[in-house]
Amino acid sequence: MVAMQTHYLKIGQLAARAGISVESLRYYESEGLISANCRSENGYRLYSDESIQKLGFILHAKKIGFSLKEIKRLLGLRLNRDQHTCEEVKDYTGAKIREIEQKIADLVKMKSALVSLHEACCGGNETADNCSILQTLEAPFTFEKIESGDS
Amino acid sequence: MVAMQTHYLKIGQLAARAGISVESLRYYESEGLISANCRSENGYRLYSDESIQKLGFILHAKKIGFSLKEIKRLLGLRLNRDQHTCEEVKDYTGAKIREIEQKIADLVKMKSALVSLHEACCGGNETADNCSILQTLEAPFTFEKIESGDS
DNA sequence: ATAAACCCTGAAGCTTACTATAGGGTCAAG
DNA sequence: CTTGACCCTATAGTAAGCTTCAGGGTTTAT
Ligand SMILES: [Zn+2]
Ligand SMILES: [Zn+2]
Ligand SMILES: [Zn+2]
Ligand SMILES: [Zn+2]
Repeated sequence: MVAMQTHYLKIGQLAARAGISVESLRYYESEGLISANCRSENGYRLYSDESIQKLGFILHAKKIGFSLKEIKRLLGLRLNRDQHTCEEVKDYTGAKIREIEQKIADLVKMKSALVSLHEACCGGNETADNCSILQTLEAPFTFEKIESGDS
Repeated sequence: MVAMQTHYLKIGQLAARAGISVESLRYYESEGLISANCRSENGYRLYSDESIQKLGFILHAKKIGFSLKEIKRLLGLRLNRDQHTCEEVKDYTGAKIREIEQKIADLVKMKSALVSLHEACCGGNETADNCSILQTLEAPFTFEKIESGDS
């Protein structure tokens, strides 16, 4: 009924086509993300179009920031679409978006602190004896803990 | 000549003051970042003001995104200020800034891809059979490698 | 027939920054 | 005199996502 499988790919071919390593593919398999549809007589993994599509899904999701663990869950949703709701799926992307926003916010904070430091330094050929970068880093650090309690 | 050391801190005291764990401190030592000025008779690490300041430098640098390895290099610059130039130090922060900018750019790209996905989904109570998120992830992935060369 | 280029498994190693565990010494209070 | 809170060393484990290695089969070209 379904279009017949024209031909299978061996692991090296699939890896080359996907631009990842053979070892990564085997690793994904070991993590339960994707396995070959069948094996050849000599035990070689053989991948069908279905597997290729699944790998596409995985790499797609990876590209937008999902971890392999999360992708495994996504693959579960994908496989049993009828047992899950759009809401569930959307919640998943929503959570990920917030996570990424948090990471961005942290990095932006770091960057601005770094830029202040950077811009204060003359960057000249003189020795760093009075370098403002080193001085600022050295300045009393506000240990964010209680200051009291000397014995 | 120099102001005398009023008293030393034991590792637990320094850790509490800095808001990090004793184990982290010992780890930093094992990585060659900071070591106690001396040891008490029973082998306890004793930290002077100098060490406290150095730890401040470390935590400061950590906060703005330097790795321990990089901090080790920074400590080297700090220690031998007279053998290095402002330029060198400034190059270091410059490189770090570019690194962070790259990370931010990557995350922003991820986020916008995710947001497109997210916004296209209705998020309703129906089953995910036609969920646009899953469909888009499943769509033919452009493997960024040569497409030719069929046997 | 033999070397190159594939494929297999299972286990170990890498990176970063710690945390935990095992086994044991030290010190002050009750 | 023992309990608890410290301190010590050395080693192993954690997370994530691979990579490398050891040891061994298969296929294809020369
Ligand atoms: Zn300068
Ligand atoms: Zn400077
Ligand atoms: Zn929907
Ligand atoms: Zn949906």
